[in-house]
Amino acid sequence: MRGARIDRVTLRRPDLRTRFPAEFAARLEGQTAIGVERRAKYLLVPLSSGDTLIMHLGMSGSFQVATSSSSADRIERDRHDHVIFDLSSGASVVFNDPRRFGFMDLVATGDLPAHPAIGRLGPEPLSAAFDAFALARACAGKRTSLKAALLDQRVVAGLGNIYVSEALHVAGLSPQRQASTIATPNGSPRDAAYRLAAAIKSVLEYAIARAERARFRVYDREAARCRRRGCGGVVRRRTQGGRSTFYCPGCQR
DNA sequence: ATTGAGACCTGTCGGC
DNA sequence: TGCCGACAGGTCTCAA
Repeated sequence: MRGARIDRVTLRRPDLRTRFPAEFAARLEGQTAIGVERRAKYLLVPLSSGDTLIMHLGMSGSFQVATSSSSADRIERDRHDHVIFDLSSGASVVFNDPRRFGFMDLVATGDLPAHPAIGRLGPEPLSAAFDAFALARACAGKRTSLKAALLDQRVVAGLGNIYVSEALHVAGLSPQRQASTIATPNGSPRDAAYRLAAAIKSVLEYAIARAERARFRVYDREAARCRRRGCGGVVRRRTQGGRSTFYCPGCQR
């Protein structure tokens, strides 16, 4: 999409998780995509018009790029192909999302910081702004669990259910542990905060480096052997906040 | 203000 | 084979 003009936008239904904004297709058509960026789990496409297209994959969303320019109109459409962008390059970008938990929005680029979803996000986990100090400050005073705190996008932006479990395992911290215990009363980091911040970074870097499906340490490994050297524990699954958490009771405290 | 529960929607899988 | 409940990688809203 980067550098291409959006020639045509086809909406095959009126909504995803939310309705498309008014004049969505018309405001996109004729605009050039200046870039393709990411903030947390949101995809951002700044446009020549001064607007930014915001997209989220939800649970089941995906994009497919079709490059056959001649027969683009005759491509067989899956019933969950909801949005089609036809580009000046001849390519088509197709958004497919069976569960429709994804969404798209369009706002003036200058208004992004005020966007209800984007504006409240915490630091990017791989940025220098995210470290043990930032993590401890965000967790200080929190009565909730570490699992819930890490899923809170205001604490750190972009961790989901899988990598919260993975990071807590690397750090050797129990998902049920109270979030505030990684900080001192005045909000400075304890040892656990240093380990957890480092674990979050390393887990994400590893997952990105292995673009193919990562080999998880605990996620979806209930009843399997803990992969930590010398641990010998067994991975357990429990429900926290309606979501599955995987952890090793042997090495996570 | 924080926190936990429920809602949104469809598909897949295992058990009966 | 068919039916039913449980579960799935996210986020929002609501009530306590």
